[in-house]
Amino acid sequence: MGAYWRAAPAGVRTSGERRAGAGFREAGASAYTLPTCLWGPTAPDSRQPFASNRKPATVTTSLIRPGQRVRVRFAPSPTGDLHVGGARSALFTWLFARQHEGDFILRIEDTDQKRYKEESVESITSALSWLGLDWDEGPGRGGPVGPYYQSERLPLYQEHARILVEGGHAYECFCSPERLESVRAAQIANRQPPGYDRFCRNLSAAERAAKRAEGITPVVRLKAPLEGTTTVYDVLRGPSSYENRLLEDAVLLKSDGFPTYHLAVVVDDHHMRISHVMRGEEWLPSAPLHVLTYAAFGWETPPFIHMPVILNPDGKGKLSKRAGAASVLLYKQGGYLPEALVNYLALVGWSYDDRTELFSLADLIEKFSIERVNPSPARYNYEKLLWFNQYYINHVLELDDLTRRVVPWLQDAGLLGDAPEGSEAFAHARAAVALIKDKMKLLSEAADLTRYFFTDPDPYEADLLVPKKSDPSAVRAALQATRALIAEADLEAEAELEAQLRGLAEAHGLKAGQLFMPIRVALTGRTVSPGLFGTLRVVGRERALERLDAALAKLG
RNA sequence: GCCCCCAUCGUCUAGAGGCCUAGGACACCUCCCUUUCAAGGAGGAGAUCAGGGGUUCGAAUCCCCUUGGGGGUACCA
Repeated sequence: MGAYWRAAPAGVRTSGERRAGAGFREAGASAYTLPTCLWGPTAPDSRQPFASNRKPATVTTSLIRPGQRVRVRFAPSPTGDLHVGGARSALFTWLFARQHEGDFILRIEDTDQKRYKEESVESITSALSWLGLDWDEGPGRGGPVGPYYQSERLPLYQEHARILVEGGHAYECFCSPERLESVRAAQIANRQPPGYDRFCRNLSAAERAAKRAEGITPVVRLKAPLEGTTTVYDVLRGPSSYENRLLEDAVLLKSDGFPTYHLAVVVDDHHMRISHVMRGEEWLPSAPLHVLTYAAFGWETPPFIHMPVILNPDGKGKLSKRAGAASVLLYKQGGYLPEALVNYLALVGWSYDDRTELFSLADLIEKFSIERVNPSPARYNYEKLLWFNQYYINHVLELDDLTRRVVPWLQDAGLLGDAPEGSEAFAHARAAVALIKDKMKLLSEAADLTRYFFTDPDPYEADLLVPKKSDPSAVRAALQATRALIAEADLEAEAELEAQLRGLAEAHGLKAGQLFMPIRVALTGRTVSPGLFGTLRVVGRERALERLDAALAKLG
């Protein structure tokens, strides 16, 4: 069922199905007439192409052709850590693959030697793994259509650039970066749209030979048609047309022999048999170039799914590190749970219905629908992410699971040594975690929240022991009686202990709170802690007595 | 500048012409619970559906314009 969960009953609302894809046929009446790529239904009703640019409400069977294997890829460039926006794109792409039992491919787009960063691939793959997004083909896994690093596929691109040149769909350009720069500067000065002036588009064979003789290595540029329009079909937005005369003769192959994104993405998506091109919205404007390139090769253009960008919390610009944590690994380091990040990310730009908000990865595989993705950009909201994290910690994770995740943080803080599951140390940590988990929003807070269960309380001022409207001597007497009680009491019997302490408070002319607070301070060194009796039980008799003695000493 | 995309509470969203007196969540406020802090429970405030024109008996929903926001405009991806 998966994607069809929202499908209308048979025979109902067939026009809804028609929305996706219709209108594609009449597109692109140029020399580069689009290839007939019709996963869209070939309904004759072309008067109603995409009546709306909103997502089709009925999941169309046409998104995936009968018998078609879904193969999608996440293709980051190794220029830094995995970004939150990239992570969401990866998530949506992965979900699409998984729910259709297709292939999720990881491809490294390392065609920019200048920006390449050695550690990036490791950083990105570990972030994906942390999120639970596994890949079927790619780094560390190999696969039938590799290599999965574009830098290892150079001959492929060069060969394809040659094919384009020979077919008259591309040409060699010998312009120097300096000339390009001055052309651009002049255009801007004259308030003209900046862009390549096609200086080399019609060079003769002799002219090209002369340039080569000068030792200039050309780039290869796409020979974009000068007239007509090119229509891009985006699953979330429907078709949009671009006037060819406004398109650029984009560079496809750089002078260093590396392809640009425009060439590499088309060549690889085709050779890797990618069924749906899923990527960030920032690629939408260059999609017509890609459509043209597919056409030039005579290849079928797959459907595009451009996922909306995530904006900074203030709505100004794409989410950036300047506005806070944009790198996924920072969340791991910050004490976030991958489940919470995934859940939050799934909900920015997508929703299941008007109330469900908790989704595991498994739920998402079942319920996600790419066509319900909202094409409008959404702002990032740290508070809501934090809320999810807190909620998963306090209400979703099993105690053992939570403890397992907290243990490393306690160890890093030097509070805990080896604590394998089943050990006494683990059990103690679990008891502490059980008490404080409702206060913990981040795993990174665990050590501070629990430290007095493992080590001596922080130093505190004696007057913290004396609540308002009570006096030191009364507190002192009560604490002494408390000490005697605790020395004998069964700390496991919390209710009974509480009753006894309440009685004790009354006997000393104190309200319960006026006794409980000094005890709390004595045990923890703080005025904020979990419930007193749970705290007492986990601190243990021996330590409790020591700490009460210390408090009594402070009171003189 | 030019091209493209987008537009429902502060934010993320539900909404596919009458089920809308516009629903949910985060954040915010009040109250309850209570040994502190949380967590939890019950309420509240918050959106003339960006504005203006159409279409229609009827529009948040379809069309157009305006405005606003975002993206792109490299031998970067």
